[in-house]
Amino acid sequence: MLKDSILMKEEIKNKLIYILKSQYNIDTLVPSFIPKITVPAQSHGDYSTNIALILAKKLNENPNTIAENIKSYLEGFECTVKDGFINIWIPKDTLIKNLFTKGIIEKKNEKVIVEYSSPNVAKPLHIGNLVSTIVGDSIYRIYKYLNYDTVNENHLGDWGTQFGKLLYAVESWGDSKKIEKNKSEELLKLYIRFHKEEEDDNELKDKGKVYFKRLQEGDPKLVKLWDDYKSWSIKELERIYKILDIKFVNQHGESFYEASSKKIIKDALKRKIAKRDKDGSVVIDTGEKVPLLIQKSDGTTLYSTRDIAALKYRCENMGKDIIIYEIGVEQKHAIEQMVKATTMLGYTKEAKIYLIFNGFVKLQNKEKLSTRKGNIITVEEVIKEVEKETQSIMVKRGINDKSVIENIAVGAIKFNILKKHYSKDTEFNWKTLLDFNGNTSVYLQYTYVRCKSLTRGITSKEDNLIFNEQEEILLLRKLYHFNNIIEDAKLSPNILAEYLLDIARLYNGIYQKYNILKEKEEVKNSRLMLTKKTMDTIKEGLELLGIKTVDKM
RNA sequence: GCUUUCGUAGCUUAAUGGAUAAAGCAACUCCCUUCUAAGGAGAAGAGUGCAGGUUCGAGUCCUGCCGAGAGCGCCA
Repeated sequence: MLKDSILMKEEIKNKLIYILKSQYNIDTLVPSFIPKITVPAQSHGDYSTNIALILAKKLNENPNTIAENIKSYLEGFECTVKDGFINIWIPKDTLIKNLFTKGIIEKKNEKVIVEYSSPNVAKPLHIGNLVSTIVGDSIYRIYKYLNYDTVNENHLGDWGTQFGKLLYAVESWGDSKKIEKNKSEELLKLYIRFHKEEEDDNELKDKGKVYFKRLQEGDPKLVKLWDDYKSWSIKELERIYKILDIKFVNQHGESFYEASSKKIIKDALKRKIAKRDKDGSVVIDTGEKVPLLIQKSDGTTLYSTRDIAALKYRCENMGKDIIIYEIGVEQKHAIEQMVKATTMLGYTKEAKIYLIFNGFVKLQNKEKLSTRKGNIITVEEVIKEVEKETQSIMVKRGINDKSVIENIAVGAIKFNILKKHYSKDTEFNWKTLLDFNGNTSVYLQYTYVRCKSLTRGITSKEDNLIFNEQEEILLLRKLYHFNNIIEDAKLSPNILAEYLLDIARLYNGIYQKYNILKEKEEVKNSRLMLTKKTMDTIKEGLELLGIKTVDKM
């Protein structure tokens, strides 16, 4: 069986550890002496380690001498030494074998939850929700590919004072017929009106809280309205998620944690981790300047309480090992404090918690998006607009296939987000979004289509493959590292996006330079195998980004 | 004010403390009677906000300054 690039990396690492121990008597448990294996830039081999440079100081010896010595013990590997680095080259026949075999990724024992998207219900999904939704989904797909036991979770905002506000607005100003007719528009209007009017009306501010308290206490009329809006809203969300090709295994709303939140407050008070203020509010002192509020003075819970309950539920009831949150950076402080409090309460057990904070989406006039102020662009609007542009281009090319157009449009939206690091702020810009040239998903899909039409109806053989051109070797090397890249892209899908662009650029260079179908039989067959692998790699990589390929465009 | 994140070609971004800082867009010159030109080739374009420091080695780590964004109990 072919060792895939992850296994190979492990093997090199283990071998180096053995050499360090046996030849240099180095304690490889010391972090700085754990050999670091990197995939270097082209022309420096397939794997590289700087361990000789690190040892040079400790041993007071020339790094090249050390490197040469380590190299002599690295049996079975093709190595070169340069500038103190040990560069390891994967033999060409392994690279070639990689064209038609697939390394198996070992099954991991850890259970993983990825929480992302988590929009508020009764409001449309808008571009502010998009980064978390798309990046989170890619992380989820990547963990699954790496063979972790993975589920995703949509922590719906279906509870809290915001609902008190909405229900008050519906009762006082709403026209039930109008609402029935067009829920999304009317509810949004009411929500915006409430926020506008509460700015200079303190009494109104309290109304939201009062209504939430009534909802929390089970006022049947309010509960019914809330229930209606919620189930309608979930249907709406699912319609959009379907277009985006996103499916959630778990979709617990915040309301799901209401009962356990109450218990947590009691538990925290009893164990003196939390204390009650004079006004009736309950706080946990996490050692920061401002303690974490977990109960309001009117006795109701907050998002923080329900977040603690959710984390507890995941750690205890679901027995999870790795819990990933993909959320907006504006919640950074709140979530970190919440995790701290949950840990203080002893609910997190051994779970590793990774917090991924994505940047803001701003409008071009630098204004921050805000549902409350009503300046939002909905995801549906964006999809429609990009589809329109896609279609106008496709018509010129004589194609009018709805699913092709949808895949290209959705892909363009996703890739635009995924190609850069999630922490970057984004200025929402139609021009960039509608530009389908260069570093885009369209470029990747186009490359895929080229490969597809080249290999259509042609059977290529797995033997007598010859690759002598430099470009071919570069591409072979790049293709070999697919699994390695996925491993690196676990919490940072932009690494995968970047990699796929590299693959496509290398391939297109070859495609343009050589006329593959007109080559002699062996060369032609070899290049077709390379084409096939490129095609499969792009397809698989795009899938991990949540983007579909198309067969023609 | 306190806390925090970020300043890389004209623009959008990449770069695990490591090897000549890498792409795309825009502008320039070429390449479709040739496997899909949403493509390719070429030339041009930054020494990474500024000043120090640590290191064999700094865009990356530390300190200060300048600039921008964000967060700072009863919203989520």
